[in-house]
Amino acid sequence: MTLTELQQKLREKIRVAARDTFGVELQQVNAETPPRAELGDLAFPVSFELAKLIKQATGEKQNPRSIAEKLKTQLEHVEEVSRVEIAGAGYINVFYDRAKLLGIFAGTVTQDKEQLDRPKKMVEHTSINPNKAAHIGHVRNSVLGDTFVRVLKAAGDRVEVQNYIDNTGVQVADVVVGFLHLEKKNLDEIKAVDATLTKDYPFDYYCWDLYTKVGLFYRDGSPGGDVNPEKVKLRNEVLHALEEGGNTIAELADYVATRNVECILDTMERLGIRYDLLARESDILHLHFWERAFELMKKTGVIRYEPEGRHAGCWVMPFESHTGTEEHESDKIIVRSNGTVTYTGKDIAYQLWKLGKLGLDFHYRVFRNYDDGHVLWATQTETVASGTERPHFGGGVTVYNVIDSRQSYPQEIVARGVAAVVPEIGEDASVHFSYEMVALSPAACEELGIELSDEDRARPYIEMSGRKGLGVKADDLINQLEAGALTEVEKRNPELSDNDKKATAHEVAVAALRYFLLKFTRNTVIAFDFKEALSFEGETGPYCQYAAVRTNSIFRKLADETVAASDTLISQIAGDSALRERVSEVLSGEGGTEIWSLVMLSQQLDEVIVQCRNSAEPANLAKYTFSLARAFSRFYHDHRILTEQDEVRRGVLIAVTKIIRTQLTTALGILGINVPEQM
RNA sequence: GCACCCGUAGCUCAGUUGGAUAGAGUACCUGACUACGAAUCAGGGGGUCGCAUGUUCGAAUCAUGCCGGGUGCACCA
Repeated sequence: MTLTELQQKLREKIRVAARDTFGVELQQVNAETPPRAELGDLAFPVSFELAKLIKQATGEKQNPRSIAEKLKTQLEHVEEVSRVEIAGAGYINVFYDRAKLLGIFAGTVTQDKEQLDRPKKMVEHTSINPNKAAHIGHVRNSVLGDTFVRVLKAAGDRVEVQNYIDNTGVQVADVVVGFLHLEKKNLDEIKAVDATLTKDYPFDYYCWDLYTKVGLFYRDGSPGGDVNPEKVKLRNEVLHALEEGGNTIAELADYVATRNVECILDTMERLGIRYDLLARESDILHLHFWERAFELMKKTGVIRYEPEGRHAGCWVMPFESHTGTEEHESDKIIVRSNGTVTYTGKDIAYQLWKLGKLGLDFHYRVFRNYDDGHVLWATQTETVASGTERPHFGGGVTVYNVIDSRQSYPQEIVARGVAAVVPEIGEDASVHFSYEMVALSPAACEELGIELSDEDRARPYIEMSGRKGLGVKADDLINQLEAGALTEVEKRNPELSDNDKKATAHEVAVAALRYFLLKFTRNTVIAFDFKEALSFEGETGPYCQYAAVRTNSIFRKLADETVAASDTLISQIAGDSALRERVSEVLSGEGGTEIWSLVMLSQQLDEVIVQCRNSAEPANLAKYTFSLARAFSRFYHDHRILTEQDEVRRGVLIAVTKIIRTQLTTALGILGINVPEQM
């Protein structure tokens, strides 16, 4: 039995008791964890609500305390419950049988959830324009998305992870303009340059710098200046060539985009982030997904042609919006008067495909094989030989799009548009997994050597901008973190080989970065701060990791037979009342309650995972993991496990450590953080 | 102008579907290492939860109105 199941059982008892004793039907019974362990393990504030309901039903006035007294007796008979107290104005506080539950928890083996029969969920994240290196803002997207994927899998869901590649958009076109018109290079010359680039300055860094030069080029060299229309024409020519396909410019662009994708995938791989499919914009275009979506939208009457008015010649989607009390209609243009489709239109087509409602499919090829056998696929336009084995892509029941909050308006329109075309799936099938941006504090800008205007200096934070080259590149930050971690590892573990030191420093760096990006809730703007991001102390990934590493080192130093003796002892709790009594003593009193609280906290992991899935808020799990690590650090400091002489007490301490090791390692794994041998 | 988000300790942030005395980290001050690893632990000071009214047994949390900050509202792509 898990803690969640026990709580469920008690809730049900309360519900039945309320019905039988007072004739009141409760919709749901809320339970909460008391603020202090001395108050109990589980609290029901149900009496207040009941007092109200009873009065409504019978007119009889009962005070919450006396109601609580009557319900109390129903819970006392439950075998896992040792006693029940009424506290405050009418809280029903339940105290568990600690010894009995310790035996149960210690014996519970966490098993992998069965994923096969669940409907598939789709998560799209990363989706960086493939024209430059990833910066820290992009990494927030990827880490949030990847962690959410891990949460869903931990909760037993089937998940498909997609990374959308906009290889025909303006941003790629801009870099292509840079290569063609600033550097005057053809494809072979670009390849030649690429071949000379090193790991310290890879292709995506090269493009990063080129992209900012193009931004200046459009403005004739002055950052705040107006764009020169003659030069923008060059971009439009490239864009046109990309849409057409089958020409030298498109070929050049494909090389540039693909190389950037490879670089970005390498960056993400450093952080343990992977995908199942790269969905490419060019294939959506060439396989005519939009045309199909257009037919569907016309057929279902989702869009209408405007013969006159300010949108004359356009196909629009009527879009109702509520502004205060009045309601008015505004139209969203899907097809322009010149016949071209807007981004919203393309997004609706792609979203329909993700939900399996478009009636068209891509062709596929293998993009990358990972060491451990994982295969990354990419879409393609060209047909493949029949009989090629591959997974089935698309057709999810729920689609999560990890996109920053600035896109919330367009995302809402896409969700509505899709729901209008396919009413049976509804708007809830499309979820905008929204998050706020990572911005730079004015101080961080100065550290980067960026000059700020007085106006910018007065702002709370400054938005990162790929176009301006303003941002902290992901690889730079990871490098800095690894260097910092390596110094610490060398200090503490001089006996390790260089490879082991580097590998450990890498794990620490990943922990630091991932936790830093996960500790903030999604709708908090992160004002990036170097000192905080590079820290390994306090509420950080390495802190949590360190606690888990110590659980391991305890077991490394414990003799096998000592651990075996503990296991045997704990397994006998259920059937040996004298032993149960001794274990209860260890778990009682101030010190014992401290230990017990740690055990209770550790058993809430399942609940936190479910809550995290439902709220789509990975920060919940990050905060929980930290509090578990903190509680264990205190336990570790307060109790000597290796030298404990009392057999029962030692058994309990070992069992608790074992439970924490499992739970903490699992929680960290879902956050994408590994636990090294030492650190 | 309209929509969405934010306002909680000096700073950066948590705060379950409304619940018991509002919590962490950091900074500052003090103490604990010939170690089951100090990337740690313990203690201290620090709060009109932006303001006001309302809803109720109970509000940081819900409602309304203000104040302050951010973002988004194109036939751009």
